[in-house]
Amino acid sequence: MKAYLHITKALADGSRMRIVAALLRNNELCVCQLVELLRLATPTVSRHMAVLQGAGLVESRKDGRWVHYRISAAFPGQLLQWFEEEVFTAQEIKTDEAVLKDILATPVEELCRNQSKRKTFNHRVRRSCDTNHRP
Amino acid sequence: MKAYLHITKALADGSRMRIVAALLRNNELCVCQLVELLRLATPTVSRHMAVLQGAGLVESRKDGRWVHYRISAAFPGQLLQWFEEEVFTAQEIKTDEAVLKDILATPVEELCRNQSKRKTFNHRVRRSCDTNHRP
DNA sequence: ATTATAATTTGTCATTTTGCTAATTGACAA
DNA sequence: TTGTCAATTAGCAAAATGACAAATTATAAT
Repeated sequence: MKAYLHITKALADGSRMRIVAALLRNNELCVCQLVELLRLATPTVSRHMAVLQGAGLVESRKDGRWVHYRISAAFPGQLLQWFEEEVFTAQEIKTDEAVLKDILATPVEELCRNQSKRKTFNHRVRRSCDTNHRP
Repeated sequence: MKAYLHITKALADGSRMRIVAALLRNNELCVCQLVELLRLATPTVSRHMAVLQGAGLVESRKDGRWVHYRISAAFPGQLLQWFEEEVFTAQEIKTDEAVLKDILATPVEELCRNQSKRKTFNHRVRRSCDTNHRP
Protein backbone atom coordinates (compact mmCIF):
# COMPACT_ATOMS: atom_id res chain seq x y z
CA MET A 1 0.00 0.00 0.00
CA LYS A 2 2.92 2.27 0.74
CA ALA A 3 4.13 0.97 -2.61
CA TYR A 4 0.90 2.11 -4.26
CA LEU A 5 1.56 5.78 -3.51
CA HIS A 6 5.23 5.54 -4.40
CA ILE A 7 4.37 3.99 -7.74
CA THR A 8 1.48 6.28 -8.69
CA LYS A 9 3.40 9.41 -7.68
CA ALA A 10 6.42 8.23 -9.63
CA LEU A 11 4.29 7.72 -12.74
CA ALA A 12 2.37 10.99 -12.34
CA ASP A 13 4.86 13.28 -14.01
CA GLY A 14 5.44 14.13 -17.64
CA SER A 15 9.23 13.90 -17.55
CA ARG A 16 9.21 10.56 -15.76
CA MET A 17 6.61 9.29 -18.22
CA ARG A 18 9.00 10.10 -21.08
CA ILE A 19 11.87 8.44 -19.22
CA VAL A 20 9.92 5.24 -18.68
CA ALA A 21 8.83 5.23 -22.31
CA ALA A 22 12.43 5.68 -23.43
CA LEU A 23 13.64 2.85 -21.19
CA LEU A 24 10.88 0.55 -22.40
CA ARG A 25 12.18 0.88 -25.96
CA ASN A 26 15.92 0.96 -25.20
CA ASN A 27 16.76 -1.54 -22.51
CA GLU A 28 19.43 0.62 -20.88
CA LEU A 29 20.16 4.34 -20.93
CA CYS A 30 22.64 6.38 -18.91
CA VAL A 31 21.84 9.65 -17.21
CA CYS A 32 23.58 11.80 -19.81
CA GLN A 33 21.53 10.22 -22.60
CA LEU A 34 18.34 11.00 -20.73
CA VAL A 35 19.59 14.54 -20.09
CA GLU A 36 20.12 14.89 -23.82
CA LEU A 37 16.62 13.60 -24.57
CA LEU A 38 14.73 15.66 -21.99
CA ARG A 39 16.93 18.75 -22.16
CA LEU A 40 16.77 19.12 -18.40
CA ALA A 41 19.65 19.79 -16.01
CA THR A 42 21.57 16.69 -14.94
CA PRO A 43 20.60 16.99 -11.26
CA THR A 44 16.94 17.20 -12.24
CA VAL A 45 17.13 14.01 -14.26
CA SER A 46 19.11 12.34 -11.49
CA ARG A 47 16.38 13.14 -9.03
CA HIS A 48 13.68 11.80 -11.37
CA MET A 49 15.65 8.57 -11.56
CA ALA A 50 15.83 8.42 -7.77
CA VAL A 51 12.04 8.75 -7.59
CA LEU A 52 11.55 5.98 -10.14
CA GLN A 53 14.07 3.76 -8.37
CA GLY A 54 12.47 4.48 -5.00
CA ALA A 55 9.19 3.23 -6.43
CA GLY A 56 10.93 0.08 -7.66
CA LEU A 57 10.15 0.86 -11.29
CA VAL A 58 13.77 1.07 -12.50
CA GLU A 59 17.13 -0.42 -11.54
CA SER A 60 20.60 1.01 -11.98
CA ARG A 61 23.95 -0.41 -12.94
CA LYS A 62 27.15 1.47 -12.35
CA ASP A 63 29.74 1.25 -15.10
CA GLY A 64 32.76 3.36 -14.35
CA ARG A 65 31.67 6.95 -14.19
CA TRP A 66 28.39 6.20 -15.93
CA VAL A 67 25.18 4.95 -14.37
CA HIS A 68 22.85 2.98 -16.61
CA TYR A 69 19.17 2.67 -15.81
CA ARG A 70 16.72 0.07 -17.00
CA ILE A 71 13.10 -0.91 -16.32
CA SER A 72 12.95 -3.11 -13.23
CA ALA A 73 11.69 -6.68 -13.43
CA ALA A 74 9.43 -5.66 -10.53
CA PHE A 75 7.58 -3.11 -12.70
CA PRO A 76 3.97 -4.36 -12.33
CA GLY A 77 2.98 -6.11 -15.54
CA GLN A 78 -0.51 -4.68 -15.69
CA LEU A 79 0.83 -1.16 -15.35
CA LEU A 80 3.26 -1.90 -18.12
CA GLN A 81 0.49 -3.07 -20.44
CA TRP A 82 -1.61 -0.01 -19.69
CA PHE A 83 1.39 2.26 -20.18
CA GLU A 84 2.07 0.75 -23.59
CA GLU A 85 -1.50 1.34 -24.74
CA GLU A 86 -1.85 4.78 -23.24
CA VAL A 87 1.49 6.42 -23.88
CA PHE A 88 3.05 5.13 -27.06
CA THR A 89 0.33 6.50 -29.28
CA ALA A 90 1.28 10.06 -28.26
CA GLN A 91 3.08 12.27 -30.75
CA GLU A 92 5.49 13.58 -28.10
CA ILE A 93 6.77 10.06 -27.49
CA LYS A 94 7.21 9.37 -31.18
CA THR A 95 9.33 12.49 -31.41
CA ASP A 96 11.33 11.28 -28.42
CA GLU A 97 11.95 7.97 -30.17
CA ALA A 98 13.32 9.74 -33.21
CA VAL A 99 15.54 11.99 -31.08
CA LEU A 100 16.77 8.97 -29.14
CA LYS A 101 17.84 7.31 -32.35
CA ASP A 102 20.25 10.20 -32.93
CA ILE A 103 21.39 10.18 -29.33
CA LEU A 104 22.23 6.50 -29.49
CA ALA A 105 24.20 7.13 -32.65
CA THR A 106 26.51 9.51 -30.80
CA PRO A 107 29.24 8.18 -28.48
CA VAL A 108 28.39 8.75 -24.83
CA GLU A 109 31.67 10.63 -24.26
CA GLU A 110 30.72 13.17 -26.89
CA LEU A 111 27.26 13.68 -25.37
CA CYS A 112 28.78 14.42 -21.97
CA ARG A 113 31.36 16.77 -23.47
CA ASN A 114 28.64 18.73 -25.27
CA GLN A 115 26.57 18.92 -22.13
CA SER A 116 29.51 20.32 -20.18
CA LYS A 117 30.01 22.95 -22.86
CA ARG A 118 26.33 23.91 -22.82
CA LYS A 119 26.52 24.30 -19.07
CA THR A 120 29.50 26.67 -19.03
CA PHE A 121 27.96 28.61 -21.92
CA ASN A 122 24.74 29.05 -19.94
CA HIS A 123 26.80 30.31 -17.03
CA ARG A 124 28.56 32.89 -19.18
CA VAL A 125 25.29 34.11 -20.69
CA ARG A 126 23.61 34.29 -17.31
CA ARG A 127 26.44 36.17 -15.61
CA SER A 128 26.84 38.70 -18.40
CA CYS A 129 23.14 39.39 -19.05
CA ASP A 130 21.29 38.91 -15.80
CA THR A 131 21.65 42.03 -13.68
CA ASN A 132 19.25 40.74 -11.08
CA HIS A 133 21.57 38.45 -9.14
CA ARG A 134 20.37 36.68 -6.02
CA PRO A 135 22.51 36.64 -2.85
CA MET B 1 -1.42 10.99 -23.40
CA LYS B 2 -3.13 13.95 -21.80
CA ALA B 3 -5.27 11.20 -20.30
CA TYR B 4 -2.17 9.49 -18.92
CA LEU B 5 -1.27 12.41 -16.68
CA HIS B 6 -4.86 13.01 -15.64
CA ILE B 7 -5.23 9.38 -14.65
CA THR B 8 -1.91 8.96 -12.85
CA LYS B 9 -2.28 12.23 -10.97
CA ALA B 10 -5.82 11.28 -9.99
CA LEU B 11 -4.60 7.95 -8.62
CA ALA B 12 -1.55 9.41 -6.87
CA ASP B 13 -3.25 10.50 -3.66
CA GLY B 14 -4.10 8.57 -0.51
CA SER B 15 -7.61 9.94 -0.10
CA ARG B 16 -8.54 9.27 -3.71
CA MET B 17 -7.07 5.78 -3.40
CA ARG B 18 -9.45 5.09 -0.49
CA ILE B 19 -12.36 6.56 -2.45
CA VAL B 20 -11.68 4.33 -5.46
CA ALA B 21 -11.34 1.31 -3.19
CA ALA B 22 -14.64 2.12 -1.50
CA LEU B 23 -16.43 2.55 -4.83
CA LEU B 24 -15.00 -0.71 -6.15
CA ARG B 25 -16.68 -2.57 -3.29
CA ASN B 26 -19.90 -0.58 -3.11
CA ASN B 27 -21.16 0.23 -6.58
CA GLU B 28 -22.48 3.67 -5.64
CA LEU B 29 -21.73 6.09 -2.81
CA CYS B 30 -22.87 9.64 -2.30
CA VAL B 31 -20.59 12.48 -1.26
CA CYS B 32 -21.82 12.55 2.34
CA GLN B 33 -21.04 8.84 2.74
CA LEU B 34 -17.50 9.43 1.51
CA VAL B 35 -17.20 12.42 3.82
CA GLU B 36 -18.19 10.16 6.67
CA LEU B 37 -15.64 7.53 5.65
CA LEU B 38 -12.69 9.85 5.10
CA ARG B 39 -13.57 12.37 7.81
CA LEU B 40 -12.62 15.21 5.50
CA ALA B 41 -14.55 18.41 4.86
CA THR B 42 -17.28 18.15 2.23
CA PRO B 43 -15.62 20.61 -0.20
CA THR B 44 -12.40 18.61 -0.01
CA VAL B 45 -14.18 15.38 -0.94
CA SER B 46 -16.11 17.16 -3.65
CA ARG B 47 -12.85 18.35 -5.16
CA HIS B 48 -11.37 14.85 -5.04
CA MET B 49 -14.42 13.56 -6.88
CA ALA B 50 -14.00 16.27 -9.52
CA VAL B 51 -10.40 15.16 -10.05
CA LEU B 52 -11.42 11.51 -10.40
CA GLN B 53 -14.27 12.43 -12.74
CA GLY B 54 -11.96 14.67 -14.78
CA ALA B 55 -9.69 11.66 -15.27
CA GLY B 56 -12.67 9.59 -16.40
CA LEU B 57 -12.29 7.16 -13.51
CA VAL B 58 -15.71 7.79 -11.93
CA GLU B 59 -19.16 8.88 -13.08
CA SER B 60 -21.85 10.71 -11.16
CA ARG B 61 -25.62 10.45 -10.97
CA LYS B 62 -27.69 13.21 -9.45
CA ASP B 63 -30.62 12.08 -7.32
CA GLY B 64 -32.41 15.04 -5.79
CA ARG B 65 -29.99 16.83 -3.52
CA TRP B 66 -27.63 13.88 -3.46
CA VAL B 67 -24.93 13.04 -5.96
CA HIS B 68 -23.94 9.39 -6.26
CA TYR B 69 -20.59 8.39 -7.64
CA ARG B 70 -19.55 5.08 -9.13
CA ILE B 71 -16.53 3.62 -10.92
CA SER B 72 -16.68 4.52 -14.60
CA ALA B 73 -16.90 1.80 -17.24
CA ALA B 74 -13.96 3.63 -18.85
CA PHE B 75 -11.68 2.85 -15.88
CA PRO B 76 -8.80 1.05 -17.62
CA GLY B 77 -9.09 -2.66 -16.88
CA GLN B 78 -5.39 -3.23 -16.35
CA LEU B 79 -5.23 -0.41 -13.83
CA LEU B 80 -8.21 -1.93 -12.08
CA GLN B 81 -6.51 -5.33 -11.83
CA TRP B 82 -3.32 -3.79 -10.49
CA PHE B 83 -5.30 -1.70 -8.02
CA GLU B 84 -7.07 -4.78 -6.70
CA GLU B 85 -3.80 -6.59 -6.09
CA GLU B 86 -1.91 -3.64 -4.70
CA VAL B 87 -4.46 -1.88 -2.53
CA PHE B 88 -6.92 -4.33 -1.06
CA THR B 89 -4.32 -6.15 0.97
CA ALA B 90 -3.66 -3.00 3.01
CA GLN B 91 -4.91 -2.81 6.58
CA GLU B 92 -6.16 0.75 6.15
CA ILE B 93 -8.53 -0.38 3.41
CA LYS B 94 -9.85 -3.26 5.49
CA THR B 95 -10.63 -0.80 8.25
CA ASP B 96 -12.39 1.39 5.71
CA GLU B 97 -14.49 -1.56 4.60
CA ALA B 98 -15.61 -2.18 8.15
CA VAL B 99 -16.41 1.49 8.71
CA LEU B 100 -18.33 1.59 5.44
CA LYS B 101 -20.51 -1.28 6.61
CA ASP B 102 -21.70 0.91 9.47
CA ILE B 103 -22.11 3.92 7.23
CA LEU B 104 -24.29 1.97 4.82
CA ALA B 105 -26.40 0.79 7.77
CA THR B 106 -27.32 4.40 8.61
CA PRO B 107 -29.86 6.34 6.56
CA VAL B 108 -28.23 8.98 4.37
CA GLU B 109 -30.38 11.73 5.90
CA GLU B 110 -29.02 10.95 9.34
CA LEU B 111 -25.43 11.03 8.08
CA CYS B 112 -25.92 14.47 6.60
CA ARG B 113 -27.66 15.74 9.73
CA ASN B 114 -24.76 14.57 11.88
CA GLN B 115 -22.23 16.13 9.54
CA SER B 116 -24.03 19.48 9.75
CA LYS B 117 -23.97 19.26 13.54
CA ARG B 118 -20.27 18.40 13.58
CA LYS B 119 -19.59 21.37 11.36
CA THR B 120 -21.36 23.93 13.56
CA PHE B 121 -19.78 22.34 16.62
CA ASN B 122 -16.33 22.71 15.11
CA HIS B 123 -17.11 26.35 14.40
CA ARG B 124 -18.14 26.96 18.02
CA VAL B 125 -15.05 25.23 19.40
CA ARG B 126 -12.77 27.03 16.99
CA ARG B 127 -14.22 30.47 17.71
CA SER B 128 -14.16 30.05 21.48
CA CYS B 129 -10.71 28.43 21.87
CA ASP B 130 -8.57 29.71 19.06
CA THR B 131 -7.13 33.06 20.04
CA ASN B 132 -4.95 33.18 16.95
CA HIS B 133 -7.54 34.36 14.45
CA ARG B 134 -6.53 35.22 10.95
CA PRO B 135 -7.72 38.47 9.28
C1' DA C 1 -42.34 32.27 -2.31
C1' DT C 2 -39.43 31.07 1.34
C1' DT C 3 -36.55 28.16 3.86
C1' DA C 4 -33.48 24.29 4.49
C1' DT C 5 -29.89 21.56 2.89
C1' DA C 6 -26.47 18.55 -0.18
C1' DA C 7 -22.99 19.67 -3.11
C1' DT C 8 -19.94 22.75 -5.65
C1' DT C 9 -17.11 26.83 -6.36
C1' DT C 10 -14.03 30.29 -4.54
C1' DG C 11 -10.33 32.10 -1.77
C1' DT C 12 -6.61 31.40 1.52
C1' DC C 13 -2.85 29.00 3.55
C1' DA C 14 0.61 25.26 4.38
C1' DT C 15 3.01 21.64 2.22
C1' DT C 16 4.98 19.23 -1.54
C1' DT C 17 7.06 18.99 -5.95
C1' DT C 18 9.96 20.43 -9.85
C1' DG C 19 13.18 23.13 -11.74
C1' DC C 20 17.75 25.40 -11.27
C1' DT C 21 22.85 26.36 -9.51
C1' DA C 22 26.53 25.21 -6.42
C1' DA C 23 28.94 21.87 -3.81
C1' DT C 24 30.17 17.08 -3.08
C1' DT C 25 31.12 12.29 -4.17
C1' DG C 26 33.19 8.50 -6.65
C1' DA C 27 35.79 6.58 -10.31
C1' DC C 28 39.06 6.85 -14.05
C1' DA C 29 43.45 8.95 -15.96
C1' DA C 30 47.70 11.42 -16.03
C1' DT D 1 48.35 11.76 -5.78
C1' DT D 2 46.31 15.00 -8.39
C1' DG D 3 43.08 16.38 -11.83
C1' DT D 4 39.00 15.43 -14.53
C1' DC D 5 34.47 14.29 -15.21
C1' DA D 6 29.66 11.79 -14.57
C1' DA D 7 26.42 11.62 -11.19
C1' DT D 8 24.43 12.75 -6.74
C1' DT D 9 23.23 15.71 -2.86
C1' DA D 10 22.09 20.25 -0.87
C1' DG D 11 19.79 24.50 -1.00
C1' DC D 12 16.65 27.74 -2.97
C1' DA D 13 12.60 29.89 -5.82
C1' DA D 14 8.40 29.05 -8.41
C1' DA D 15 4.47 26.25 -9.28
C1' DA D 16 1.24 22.71 -8.06
C1' DT D 17 -1.48 20.31 -4.57
C1' DG D 18 -4.53 19.43 -0.66
C1' DA D 19 -6.67 21.05 3.36
C1' DC D 20 -10.10 24.30 5.32
C1' DA D 21 -14.02 28.06 5.79
C1' DA D 22 -17.09 31.07 3.36
C1' DA D 23 -20.05 31.91 -0.37
C1' DT D 24 -22.89 30.09 -4.07
C1' DT D 25 -25.87 26.86 -6.53
C1' DA D 26 -29.53 23.66 -7.02
C1' DT D 27 -33.16 20.91 -5.32
C1' DA D 28 -36.69 19.50 -1.90
C1' DA D 29 -39.95 20.78 1.58
C1' DT D 30 -42.79 24.03 4.01
